[in-house]
Amino acid sequence: MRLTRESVLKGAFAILDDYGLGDLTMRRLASSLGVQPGGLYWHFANKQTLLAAMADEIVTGIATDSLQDEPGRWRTNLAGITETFRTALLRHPDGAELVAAGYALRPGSGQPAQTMIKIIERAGIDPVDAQAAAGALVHFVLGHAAEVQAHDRLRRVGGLPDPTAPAPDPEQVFRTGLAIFLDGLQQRLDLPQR
Amino acid sequence: MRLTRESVLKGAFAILDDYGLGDLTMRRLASSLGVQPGGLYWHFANKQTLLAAMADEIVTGIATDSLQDEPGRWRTNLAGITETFRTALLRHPDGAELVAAGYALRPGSGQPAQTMIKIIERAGIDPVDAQAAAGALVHFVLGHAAEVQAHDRLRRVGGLPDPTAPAPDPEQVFRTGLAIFLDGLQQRLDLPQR
DNA sequence: ACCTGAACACCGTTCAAGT
DNA sequence: ACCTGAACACCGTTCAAGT
Repeated sequence: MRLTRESVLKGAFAILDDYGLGDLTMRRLASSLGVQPGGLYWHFANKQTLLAAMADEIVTGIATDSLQDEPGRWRTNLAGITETFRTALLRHPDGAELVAAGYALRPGSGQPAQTMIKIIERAGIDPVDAQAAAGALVHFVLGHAAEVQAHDRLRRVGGLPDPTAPAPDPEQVFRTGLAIFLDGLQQRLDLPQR
Repeated sequence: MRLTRESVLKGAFAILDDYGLGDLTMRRLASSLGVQPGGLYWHFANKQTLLAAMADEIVTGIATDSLQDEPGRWRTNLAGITETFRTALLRHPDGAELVAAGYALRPGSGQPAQTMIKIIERAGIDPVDAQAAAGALVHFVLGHAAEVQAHDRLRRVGGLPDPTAPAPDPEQVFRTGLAIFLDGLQQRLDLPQR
């Protein structure tokens, strides 16, 4: 069968889902597609480009899907994309690590961050602070999701120190962190603008 | 010269500081120490263990140094370790990535997180929320520092899209994110406890 | 245009054998 | 106890040559 950019991406996600990011090598991907390693480089310049395309696919569509832009309801809207962002990251194993690697290159880019900035600006925060706030939120979500998935990976390999240890509910932990941050943001809006 | 655990660590930091985490390989470390690659494995079980030891060294001493535990001044204390944590990460190239890799394994561990939890608890937040809050703060700092250092690395290699682009001051961005988070935490304390 | 074959320059890790 | 020599099983990437 002939290779396409899409079939390569599909094969890459199959390996990611079944074995994780650590097993996603160009050679392994090639052999799973019945092709020589060099063949992949016709469709993707290098591994980094392939991973970036995967990260894009994970994150694409989040913004428009979850943003019901009702003015005056910034908190609901912001909590919405943040939750959707988290869910998208958790959909594939090591999704957070994958997306984070791309975000390191072009920081504030990516649909989620851009949409967050818009919401925060429209709520009444000045652009500079809005960008900083969105960045902080993105870091929180990525870090949180990466931690959850690292835990998943350890359990998968059976390398957990104590599998019966009382682990706190990640969903609960996430909501608490998010609530604290939104409270801080809300306070800036309630205060008289200088 | 005879190898010791300390001399291996020292050599590893030398490569990290001069060339970055990407160039820190066991083989390169060995040759810089005038030794065969296999020789390193007498002192460290594997590369992961070596990196964990480096992460520990970066983070160790933060807590006690910066925590002047003045009760009733939780905000100052918390801002203090957070800033110190950030500075420690930025001291070595890719320090954030290095420490984050270790944190993924044992989430809430590490001196900074533990000290943050203590401060937040003493301020009057219940233990479950305190742990979530500290986790969120750690994720924020790690993500922020990783972003700054990824930018540094790109500039070093000369791979920045536009070196004259107006980059926002990282210190300013950091302080804004931190302030928002601390405001949110403060509000939980001001509110009547349920 | 798209892929093969084959190589180049690397990795981390193991382990018998030496000192 | 501590390290060498040498191997094993991998990597990402390139590129002439084939079809």
